Amino acid sequence: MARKAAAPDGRGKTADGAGESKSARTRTRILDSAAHVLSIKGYAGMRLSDVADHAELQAPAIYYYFPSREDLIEEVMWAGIADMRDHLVEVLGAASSEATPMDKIMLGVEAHLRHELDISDYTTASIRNAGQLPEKIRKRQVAEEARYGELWRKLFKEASAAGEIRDDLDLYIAQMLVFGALNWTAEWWNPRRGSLGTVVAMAQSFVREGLSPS
Amino acid sequence: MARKAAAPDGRGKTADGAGESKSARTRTRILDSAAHVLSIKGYAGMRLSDVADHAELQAPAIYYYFPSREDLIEEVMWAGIADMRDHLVEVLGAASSEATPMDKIMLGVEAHLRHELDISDYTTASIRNAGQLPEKIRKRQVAEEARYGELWRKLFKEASAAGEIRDDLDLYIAQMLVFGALNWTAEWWNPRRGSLGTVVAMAQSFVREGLSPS
DNA sequence: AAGCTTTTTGAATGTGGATTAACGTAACTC
DNA sequence: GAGTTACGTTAATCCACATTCAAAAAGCTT
Repeated sequence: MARKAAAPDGRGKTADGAGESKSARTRTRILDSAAHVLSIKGYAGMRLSDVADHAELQAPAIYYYFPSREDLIEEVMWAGIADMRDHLVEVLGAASSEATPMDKIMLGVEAHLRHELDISDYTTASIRNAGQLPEKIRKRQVAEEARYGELWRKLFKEASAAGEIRDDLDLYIAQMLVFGALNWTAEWWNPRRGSLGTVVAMAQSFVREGLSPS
Repeated sequence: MARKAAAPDGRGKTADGAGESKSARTRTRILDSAAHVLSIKGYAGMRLSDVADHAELQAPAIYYYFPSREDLIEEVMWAGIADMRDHLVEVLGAASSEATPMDKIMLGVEAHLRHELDISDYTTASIRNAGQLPEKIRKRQVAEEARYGELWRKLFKEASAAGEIRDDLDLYIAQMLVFGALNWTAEWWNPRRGSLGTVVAMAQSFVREGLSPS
């Protein structure tokens, strides 16, 4: 639910020797709360008072850490995808050197799903609100999305070159269809109705082979 | 972009002999506009004034046709899926009697995509806002979604029984993954960057066979 | 064209919610 | 422990809407 490291930003001068300055922790708490509310209520529906409640402080206190509601939202949306990308990079970096491109895509599917469903409200917020942001906020979001997409595009290209993706598929469209299948899980998956592992396995299988028996 | 027939409702007493009473047409215009704005701005972001602008009238006029903003939204959200379902029923009804269950699923994929991308802002509105509705509105929406899902579940069951879907796939999860791939297209597809026909073909191919060459 | 109903409007009304201002209190420094 | 800075709080302020109201237009009907 929470991010790992918050951007130091500039607040909280106190050079924290050990863990995290209290200030930084509060900032993170606000960010986490915003992500949570955003993922449920959507961009326009997010009330600063909801965020404040969830973060256990008063709404005006938010202004001590963020210049405006928009800035807060922008950071959430941006962090959502950035974290996702970091996660994927990490997973791919740890992959065995004998992994084929398709193996890597499967790892990507797992990384994407686990991050989306297990780790982060941020990602859910990013995904759900992708469509309805005002221009200003959208920009950075789009840029970050592009970086993430780029990573995948590379995976797809390699897989295609290795003959592990059918030639008749348009790579861009195929990639977007995969993203759709993955992103949509946030809308229907319920931890109580089935394990995350199962969903991951099914998604991998589906992405690779579709519905038909080979 | 527009629906075919508006619910007669009660307004517009004039027993229209020929086409459509003017009243009914205005009502539809408002509904269409609401769907449009809703699909872009989201539930909480939809301003009655935006709807009014788009429908070329003043905001208060909306109240002549709908008791409240919420009622208007509810009707849009409901109609989105209902129309989709009607469309699918129609397509399946017209299918050749020798169509296998998998053929029918392919028809469903096409129907879903064409309706979503070509015909209706309603569907986009329903899809995009599915997650962020308040309880009241949600209910009817969920019910309608269930009816639509039911139709698909039947298709999947038949296909599975006919051995056209791999046994190792959980049917519910598989269905949701397919929905995801299809629903998400509204987020990325751009008519100017590729034909609808191509997307349909790719989606069918992907759903059936996944990425891997058989 | 007077008298009815349907439709639309422009000017209130009222409220929710972001943002700001002014004021504490804790915490750290010397 | 006086002074300074960091962090929050409560009480305004201010504006953007949804909704209501009273009255004007448009349309019919005879």
